[in-house]
Amino acid sequence: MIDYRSVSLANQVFSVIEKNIINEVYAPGEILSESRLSKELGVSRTPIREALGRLEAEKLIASSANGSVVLGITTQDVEDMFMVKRALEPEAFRRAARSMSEGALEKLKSNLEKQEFYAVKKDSEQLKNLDTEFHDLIYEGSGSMILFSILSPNHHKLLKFRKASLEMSDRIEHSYSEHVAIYHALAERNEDLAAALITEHVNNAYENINENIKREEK
Amino acid sequence: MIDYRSVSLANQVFSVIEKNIINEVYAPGEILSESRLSKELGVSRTPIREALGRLEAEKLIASSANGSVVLGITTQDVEDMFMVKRALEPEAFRRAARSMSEGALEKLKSNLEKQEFYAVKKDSEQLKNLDTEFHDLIYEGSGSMILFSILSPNHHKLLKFRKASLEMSDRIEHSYSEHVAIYHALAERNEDLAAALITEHVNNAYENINENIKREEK
DNA sequence: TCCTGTATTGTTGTATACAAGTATACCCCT
DNA sequence: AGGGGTATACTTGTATACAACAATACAGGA
Repeated sequence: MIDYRSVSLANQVFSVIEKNIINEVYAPGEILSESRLSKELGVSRTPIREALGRLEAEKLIASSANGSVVLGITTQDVEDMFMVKRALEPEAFRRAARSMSEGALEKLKSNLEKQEFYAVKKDSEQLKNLDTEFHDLIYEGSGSMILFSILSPNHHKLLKFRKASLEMSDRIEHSYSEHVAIYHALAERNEDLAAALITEHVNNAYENINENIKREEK
Repeated sequence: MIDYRSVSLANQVFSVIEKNIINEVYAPGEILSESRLSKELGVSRTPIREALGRLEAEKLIASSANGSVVLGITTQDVEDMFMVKRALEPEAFRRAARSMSEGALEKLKSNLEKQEFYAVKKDSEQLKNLDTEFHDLIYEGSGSMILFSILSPNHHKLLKFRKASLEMSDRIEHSYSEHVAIYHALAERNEDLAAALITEHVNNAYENINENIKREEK
């Protein structure tokens, strides 16, 4: 096995299992045994265990004596994650406006160019990943480890819902233009505007996602 | 080695290293190698690695190719953690007031009795642990996995500062009486009162801790 | 003396071996 | 046929072995 330190098997395994839980490939209630995952993913139990440990810390699974039971993400969890976003993202964006480096702003800009490209093509798969990167850059740019460590996994776990939302409406264009407006507010170091825009962005995303969830539940 | 599943070596190792980082036994910037920790704690690298993985997720350390560098907790982090508390704890306590089980309320009550006992003895070490349990019970009682997974580690990481605060003033009595008031609000299902009281509790704790930090920095 | 190349030591990442416990299925006995 | 006990297979937790890579110290030559 080649030794790609930066993308260790444990990290890859974490991403795969996380994605499978979020997308309910592993359904809530299902029990994941280490040996099963080991066979399934073709790696030994060691990286599996490390990934499961982190997933447990994020409350996506719960370990017991005879396996890890999948907890998954409930609609209540989605509500709660948006509550967290509403409560903390304005402050994070304020700080990013104040202290984000020019380099990070450059990365944001380049990210936006890609967003524009894929928005035209309506490629929600790519847009979903770019959205994750966009937000992570800003969380990191806030300079607060605490905010980053809370908001980044929070945003991550909403991935499936964000993608579904982008697929089902004209949210692609709106989302993109909101991102552009946020970028300009950050670049101009206008923290009041940045806070106001992200609040609106979160509210819009919430409404959109909520509609999708209600539609699905019918 | 006896097989106490519920308190696995990995969990114990996590607690020890976490405590050592919080109390700056391992100073920020210091590099922790797995083999060193393995010798130091008398266990193999396997549980060490699992603990380090979780510590990295909590941003207490950062792993690189040649070891894990200790990040520690800065005074800015303390500010940020209180910001998170102010933003999210009122909502958590509201929900706890609404949905906490009678059993959990019983546990809170018994915890308070112990708090009273140790408050009289001014045993800040025990009080610190009881305070952790008290808050964890309420976070869990909120019924929100999301809030619990954010607020519990957040409160944990403030441990050192909470203890220092309890040692340096008459905060012991005030903290205890605030806890009692919160318990009664929860038991009476008065969510408005619970939210108001925790807000005040957080503000008081913040002022107290902040004074200590300023005093130390001189 | 300084620089360069090599060897040693230390690091992480991964796989595997082993111990201990548990649930389950199956067989035997009543 | 039904119930109980045993054996088996599967689970996690831990330790160790091995591979790949990195840094460093040291020795030798220019």
